[in-house]
Parts: sequence; C-alpha cells; structure tokens
Amino acid sequence: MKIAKVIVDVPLMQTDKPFSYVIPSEMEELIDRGMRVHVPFGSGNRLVQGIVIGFEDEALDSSVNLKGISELLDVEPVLTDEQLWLADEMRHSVFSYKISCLKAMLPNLLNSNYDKLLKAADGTSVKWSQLTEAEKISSAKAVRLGQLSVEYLAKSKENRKTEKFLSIPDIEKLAEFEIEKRAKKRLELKYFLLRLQEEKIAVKSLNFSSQIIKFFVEHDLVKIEEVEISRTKEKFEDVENDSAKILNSEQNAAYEKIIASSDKPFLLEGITGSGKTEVYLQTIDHFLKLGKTAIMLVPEISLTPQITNRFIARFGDKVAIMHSGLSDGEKYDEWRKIKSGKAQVVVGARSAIFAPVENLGIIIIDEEHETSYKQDSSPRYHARDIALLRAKWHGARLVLGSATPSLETRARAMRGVYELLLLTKRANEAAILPEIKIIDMRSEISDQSANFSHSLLTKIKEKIDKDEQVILMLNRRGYSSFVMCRECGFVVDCPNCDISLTLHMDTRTLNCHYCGHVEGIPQTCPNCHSRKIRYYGSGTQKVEEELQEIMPEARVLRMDVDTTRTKNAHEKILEKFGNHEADILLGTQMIAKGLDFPNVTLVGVINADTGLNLPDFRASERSFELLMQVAGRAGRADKKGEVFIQTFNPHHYAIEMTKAQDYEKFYEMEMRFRRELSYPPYYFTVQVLVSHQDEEVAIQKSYEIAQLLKQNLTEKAKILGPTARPIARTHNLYHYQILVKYRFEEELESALNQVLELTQLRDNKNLRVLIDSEPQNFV
DNA sequence: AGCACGCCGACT
DNA sequence: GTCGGCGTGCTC
Repeated sequence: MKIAKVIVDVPLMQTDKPFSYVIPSEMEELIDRGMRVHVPFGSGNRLVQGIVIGFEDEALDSSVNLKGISELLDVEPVLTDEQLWLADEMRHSVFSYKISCLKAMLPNLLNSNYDKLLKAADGTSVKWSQLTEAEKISSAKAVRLGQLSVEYLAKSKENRKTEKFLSIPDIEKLAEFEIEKRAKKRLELKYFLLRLQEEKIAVKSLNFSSQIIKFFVEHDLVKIEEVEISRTKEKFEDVENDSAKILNSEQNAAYEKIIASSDKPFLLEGITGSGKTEVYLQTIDHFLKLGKTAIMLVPEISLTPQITNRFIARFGDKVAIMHSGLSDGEKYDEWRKIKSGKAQVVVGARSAIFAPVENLGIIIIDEEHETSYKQDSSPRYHARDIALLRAKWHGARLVLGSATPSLETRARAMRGVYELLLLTKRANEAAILPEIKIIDMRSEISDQSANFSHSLLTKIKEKIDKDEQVILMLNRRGYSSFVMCRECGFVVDCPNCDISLTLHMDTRTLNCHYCGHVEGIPQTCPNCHSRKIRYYGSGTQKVEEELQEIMPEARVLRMDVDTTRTKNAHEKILEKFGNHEADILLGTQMIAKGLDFPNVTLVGVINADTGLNLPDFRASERSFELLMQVAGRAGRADKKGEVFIQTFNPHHYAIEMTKAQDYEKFYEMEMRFRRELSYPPYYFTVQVLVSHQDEEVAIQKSYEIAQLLKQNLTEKAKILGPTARPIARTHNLYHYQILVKYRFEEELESALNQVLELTQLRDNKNLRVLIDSEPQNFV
C-alpha cells in the first residue's frame, strides 16, 4: 500500500503538517510530488485541496485509519522539487503556514473553490453558496433532521478561457414553438435563429439580452456550450527589435565578472543613466545562449511598457511578463508559458521570483533597495531571500542592482559577502549629472503661493518658454483629500480606526484606507451642526490648482492615486507627457521611478520634508533614495538637467547628501547612526504585532509575549516595547508592537514559534499575532 | 476553518 | 424528560 504525504489547504497552526492518505490503485502510476489533490478532511469528510509533498511505503502509525485521496487534479506536477524545497526553507523566516508558502508559488487559478451541495430525497440539489443567509440557516436545520444530505465540492478554478456558443438541437421544435405576439424580442430571436446559417454562433455576437436567451435555454430550444479560446494577446507585435549596444569599459568589466563566476551574489551599483539595464540585457542574453533561463525583478511601479518593451525588443516572445495588472486568467497563461519552457526570460514584480523556470542561469533584482520586494502580508517573504535560495539551488548568478543600494546590501558588499561592481559614468558620455539646488523654504515663502518658492516658479517659466518639460514631485503622505467643518475644525474619523476618512470625489463618499469603511459626505457638521462643510483636495490637486492660477498657460498633467485608478490610466498619462502634450508632470512618488523623458530638464520637489521625520529608522534612507531617484529624471539626454528641492530642513544630512549626490557619504553617515542605535545592518530585526479588540487585553498579551521572548533570548538581544502602533487602532482592533533587535540568537526561531503556539490557546481566540522578520514599514 | 461531541438551561 | 445552546478538541 502506497501512501502520500499531503499538505492540506487549511491554514492553521494545528494542521500545518503533512497528512497521510492512501493512494487509490488507479492513481498509483500517475501521482507525483508537487501535484494537487482533493482529499477528504475532518469528521465530515469535506473535500479540501492539498499538495503532495512526498510518499511513504507503509503507514508509520498504524493506530490511525487512513483515508484515500479523492481526486488527482494534475497530470504533471504544478510545483517542482525546487519549489517544494523553497517552501521548506521559507518557513523558517516567514512564520506562516506551509500551505501559504506553497500557494504563493501557484497562480491563483490553481487554487480550488470550495462549496457544498445540499441534496434532497427527491434527487434535487442546490449549492450552499447560492443560498441566502436565511436559507442557509433553514437548510442547516434540515440537514440535522436528515431531510437533506450534504456532498462536499471542491473545484479547481483552473480555466482555459472559453466563450459561450449557441446551437439549435432541434430546428423543427423551435419552428413549432409558439411565442406570444407581445413578446417581440423573443419572436425576433426565434426568426433570427430559424434563418441562421451557421451551426454555432457566439452568444456574445448576438444582440439579445441574456434574459431572452435564457428563456430559449429553459425551453430546450437552444443549447449553450463553452468552447476554449486563447487569452494571450499579441503584445509583441508593435515592439521594434533591438540589438546589443556597445558597453563602455565599466559596463564591460561588470558584464565579464558576472558571467565569469557564481561564487557570490553581485551588487551592481550604478548611478542613474549609467546603463545598468544594458548590462542586465547582455548578461541575460549570455545565459540564454547557454540554454539557460533568467528572472528579472523590477518594482511593480516601474513595470511600465517603457521597461518591459526593452526586454521584448531584445528577446521577443521568449519573454513572459508578470505583474499585478494581469487578470487571474492572464497570470495563469503567463505561468503556463513559463512552465512549458516557451518563455525563458521572466520579467516581473516580487512574486515573479517564484516563476517555475528550470535551469536558471541568472536572477537580477533591479532597484534592489525598493521596499516592495518584501511582501507585507502573509507569507512575508523578501524576494531577495528567495532569490538567494534559488541561486544556490541552480548555481545561478544573482545580481542586485541599484543607484542607491539598501544599507543592508551595501554593508554586505563591504564585508565581501557580495561582490561590488561600480558604474560611475553615465553611459551616454555627453550627459552630465544634473545640478541640484536646495531651496530653504523658511526664507523663501513666496507671497503669491503657499507651495512654490519664487525661484522654482521662475525656473518653471523659463523652461516652459524654452519648450522644455518639467517634472514636479509632491511627497504624498498626510496630503490625501478630506472634509472639514470650517466652523469647528471637525474632521470625520473612521469609526473602526484611529484615522480620518479620505474623500473620494468620484464616488462622493468618505472612505477609510485601512478597513474599507465607506460613508456618505455629511451635509451638516456632526459636531457643531453648522453647514460649513468644506472639501479639501489632495496635495497634488491643490498644487495643480495653484500652479494653474499662477501659470494659466502651462499644460499640467496630474498623476496620483486619483488620476490613475482606472486600468492603463498610468500609461496613458505617461504617453501623453512623452508626446509633449503637456509641459508639466505633477505627481507623487510614482513619477520618481524609472521614467525616461529626454526633454525633461527640470525636476522640482515641492516638499522634501514629509517622510523625513517619520517614526521609522529608515526614514532618512527612504528620503535620500527617493530624492536621488527623482533627481535622476532630469536631463538624461544631451540637455543639462536641473533639480530644485524645496525643504524646511536644508541641513538634514539626507538633503545635503542628495545635493552633493554622494551616496558614499550618505552611506557612511547613515551607517554610523545605525550602529549607534543598534539598527540594521548591524542588527537583525523581528517585529511582533499584537492586536485585539480590547485595548487592555492587547497590552497585557503583548507584555506576556515580550516576557516570553526575554526568557528565551540572550541578554544581547534588545527588546523594544511593547508600544502602541502609530495608528493605534484599525479594523476596530488595537495594535501593539514589539521589536526585537539581535545578532545571533539560536533560540529566536523557536521562541517565536512558541509565541505562535500561544495564539492557539482558547483564551486567546480573538488575539491576532503577526510576526514579521525584517519589517520594512513601521508606520 | 468546520464539524462532532458533550455538558447545561428552558421547553413540550 | 428532551431540544438545542455553544465551549472544546480534532482533523491522516
């Protein structure tokens, strides 16, 4: 008797281990590790999805009665041995469930839907999910009384795209079927169908409502069937081919080193415009020629056609693109393209690190310092860690690229853990670094404007007169739209969270960005009953209005969360700006990343300060990275660029080092600060987040957890907190956090697992504990 | 999670 | 006496 070890899709501490199932003899030949199965689970034998992770010959523990696998969902494994191994490795650091790790590697469509079928004695049945709440209650009672029986359903969502086609089983019957004269549309469809030449017709192409068609289906006059069609669009058509460019000496040195050795990962540190991408393209090409594959990670936000087209231009249809804008179906299609070996280069955001490529030659993580490489929901993995594991498994190269590497990465390069490769020259030698000017807003408040200094305004005018373009960046934080009472200053807060609601003009509602609470805009002030409710626009909106007032002739494009909500809006704005249909692009952080507009000669930062003083030890690093990045948008071609940074803190080192464009100096100063305060990269960090509806309980439990950690860790570990989170309450839960800073703690992993175990106790039912290793966001 | 088992209160 | 409330514990 052969037995399979299965990880079931029940994400809980108690079920986070393999369960053994008997393999029915007819499956024995077919089943393999990494395949999906449906298995009966629990006393009701409800069907759940599971992943086969291994086999054993004989039941080790003969005291349990093994059940059999119900259904095999795959003909070949959806997870490779490497991926099963990755899930094991991942679990040591993400404090999540194994099934969650495994599911992170699969396209969503391969995860099953669960439902149950209620069957009556007369043979009729109905799906549980289609019942109303009241019907569910009455049905549950009927089940108890034995009037209904339950059959569990689990259905793989996997779908190839289909389209509905209509056919007529019996034309005579249709002809004879009488339809009342009043029912004009039905009559119309009847005669249309009688005259139909084709055997089948796409329902979509019929100009009849689904109501009408349904009537014909119900009377068995027509049949509807689904036919598979392909979903992959031809996105490669209008991209021109492109071939390798000649590398300068620095680029070439980097290229040679990367292809020569795989001893350790590389840090490719190159200033903006130094041609990192060309090095990536050529190293990838090198490995493709060796018959290997490549993964290229790019931050989600810069996964624009501008970037992806460069890869498509070079590698054609060998490229698979994975980003969050794709539908589940499109993601699945890209996944299959990779799995089948049709795509050998995967370009994508964070989760693309799990792409099922075989024979991996090189992994590149561009903009390595971006925090979006860390997933901020469970499983909280960092793409860089996964990349290290995969590179190890395949003996592949790993290249981390950035103009401003994270301190962690740069420190590793200094210690020789990574090999540092520097690109100090701009690839286009004519291009020179932009000149950066810091504007001290304390002395520059202009009389005509609250947001613009006199010097910036003058400069903008000057550029527009020369027909050159301008990018203006506004740090978004704290600048979202809201409503306020002009009489008493009352702002509407979320009932569930300690934060004010954000105004959404498109839906005319007030929304909470944390819990999703939505309410209408009050007519009168809920506090003082005055009618003077005023709308306050977002920072960008306000700045746009101000700009238009001062410079009515300037054509301004605004790019922020409000103007990019719809699909492709992002690209349309950039395209317009690229075609010089506007003079000024005004936006939030999102305009800082990876855009390349040769005609832009001025970059203005309206408020460099927001973000600088956040209660986060990485605040300076973030600000410096952002400012350096946005500065790089100026003057990328032969025209000299200028950067104006408005600030109230002109002597803050992050600002001063941006002016000097001196990463090295910034690195030195920041490292000193990190060392003094025992922060990364000198120390590792783990955050424990404790949440409960009752603030008292949240406090008490977090102290218990801190105590437990203290007992298990050495004296060298530093435990900060518990302290309330900056936004102490969201979703009606109070949040307290503990931060552990440590260097070597053998017992840490087991102590943290103990903390998780604690959550399972019954008196901790409503307690939520999240463990985040190397957290990226503290606010 | 979801289901059964089991131990107490308010009903025919 | 029993129906059903949901606390507790287990899932191959």
